[in-house]
Amino acid sequence: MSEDAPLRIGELSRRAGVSPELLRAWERRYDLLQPTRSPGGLRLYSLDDLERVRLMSRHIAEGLAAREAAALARRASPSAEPTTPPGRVSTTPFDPELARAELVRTTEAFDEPGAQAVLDELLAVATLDALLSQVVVPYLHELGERWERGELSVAQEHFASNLLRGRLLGLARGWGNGEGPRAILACPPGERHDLGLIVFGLALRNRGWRIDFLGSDTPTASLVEAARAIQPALLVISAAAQEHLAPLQSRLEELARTHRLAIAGAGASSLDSTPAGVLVLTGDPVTEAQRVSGLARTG
Amino acid sequence: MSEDAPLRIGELSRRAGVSPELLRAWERRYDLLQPTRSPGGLRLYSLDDLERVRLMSRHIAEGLAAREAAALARRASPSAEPTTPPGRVSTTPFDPELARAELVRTTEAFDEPGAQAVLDELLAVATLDALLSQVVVPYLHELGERWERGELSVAQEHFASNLLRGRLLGLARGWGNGEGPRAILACPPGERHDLGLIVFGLALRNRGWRIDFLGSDTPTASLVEAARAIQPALLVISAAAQEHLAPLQSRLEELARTHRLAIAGAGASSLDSTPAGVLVLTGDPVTEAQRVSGLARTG
DNA sequence: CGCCTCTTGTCAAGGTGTTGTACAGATACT
DNA sequence: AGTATCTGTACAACACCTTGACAAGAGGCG
Repeated sequence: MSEDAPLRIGELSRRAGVSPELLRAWERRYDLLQPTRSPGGLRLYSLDDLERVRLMSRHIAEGLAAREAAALARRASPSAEPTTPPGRVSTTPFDPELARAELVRTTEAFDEPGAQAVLDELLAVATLDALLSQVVVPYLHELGERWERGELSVAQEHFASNLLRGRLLGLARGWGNGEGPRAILACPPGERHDLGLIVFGLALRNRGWRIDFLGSDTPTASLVEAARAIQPALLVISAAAQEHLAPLQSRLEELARTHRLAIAGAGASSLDSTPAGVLVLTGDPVTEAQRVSGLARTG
Repeated sequence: MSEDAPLRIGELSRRAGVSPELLRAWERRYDLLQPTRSPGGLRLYSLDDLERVRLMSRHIAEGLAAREAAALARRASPSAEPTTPPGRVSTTPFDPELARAELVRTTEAFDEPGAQAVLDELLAVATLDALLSQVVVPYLHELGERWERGELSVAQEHFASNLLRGRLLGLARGWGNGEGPRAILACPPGERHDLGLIVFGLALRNRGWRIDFLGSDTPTASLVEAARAIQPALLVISAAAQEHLAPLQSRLEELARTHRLAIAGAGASSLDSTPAGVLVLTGDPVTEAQRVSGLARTG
């Protein structure tokens, strides 16, 4: 996932939410980026550069000073490190499978500090998309599988969910902010698995959207009301279990007449019939966020 | 494991709840910290330094003289610590009623950035205890009242809950860490109001406890299992509705024979009969955390 | 008790470091 | 032509630095 379409500074600025002046300042002061140049001298950025800028922004939002944030963000992508002292030890490479295994191990043992440490390290080193799609989503799958095989108690599942929910909602801070299209996210009545929906929200946020999160167990009437108040570009309803969505078919078709509507989650893919006019998101949250974002741009 | 994220003095101050002046004084007088310096001469602290400052604060809160506290804190490097902010960090006046009103206004309007900004300001100005007891708890009450009067839609309530839950769980990061007595926190089956329980957990954590949070809708069997695995000093079960607790009476009495057990929340205070040997926490979460913490110390 | 000293948290003044933003004049791209 | 971007410089707001001082409380001592 490296060089596809080189971005000029304006496009990078829009996608990352950082002004062009500031991007140049970060390059000059901290060597955060080393864009190639067009024949005429314009900066050309890669998608990796975009991720690095986002990582830097995140570190700043967490309270680090710009210089320190840049040092961390620079370290993240091994591709172009300006001054790499050869004897350095630290710099853990990003190993998603190891991270996931560590996460499973610590949460099973009710080891909150351990799990948080794993997440800390991941956040320092990985981009948000990578973290979500390569660690969090597989982790949730593994959790679900072990749960079905009876290898996990309710207590362990609760502990892990609450821990992860806390971290993800922490990353979600400010996701209602900005200028992009708005999306309302909710689970249908009775459905309480909202982690996948949060991941989807984060991925969508990362593509410039604004998120209004209603979360689990939202009555359809309330959803309609919120949609009227907010007038979102997209409504997403997510369910892990098919039986939470099935009773809503007619209401969903009705909703789809006035709003762009999507249903998501395992419950959406196992539905017998898809309500007319409703987008069905069956893939993993990050991929689907990518797709939805593209659709909205062209549509 | 020791993630290196160099903090400047302001950030260290915010995270530790100790003013920058005092941090410099402690360095000068007791050599508590030996921060590296940036090229420009700014102090750069590590996360270990943060732990050391917290440890020092804790020793002072326990009555030690600053010099003794420093000597102890200097010696110990790993583990440690609750957060006991001894003073304010800023000079902006703290107006809890205004803050609560702002919070109500912004969350009702689905204004996520606005609400987050209010919380940001509060966190910069108030101690955790003050924030919880003077803003969050009254806010939750107001939410409940408006809800009963039908002035709030489910969507608004969900939106507000999710936003607040995210922030509180963010503050909860690392609450399983350290050396203090452990408490398991859970809601009984069917009960999904966990915000009060999170507040209680934060207040207890602020008094040196370690928290294991299972959250809403936890089957009693799982609770028992977790209690066996963790061997906590206290088990807390919280419910907003009395009918979620009532069916458990006999199981609770049984649990109380092997563990110190407390029930909390509005549902606990409206129970017809209190199970034998069970502590009943009917006051606000912060006050009750104070009480429980004292009990455990003397008992 | 009054007086003194030590401790400890806080504050102020005057200077430096850091960082986001702005502008001007020139050049590149479409 | 018109927009986007380039380089270089400047600047204002804020965070931080050092030095020095001060006030409230604890405790010793005549």
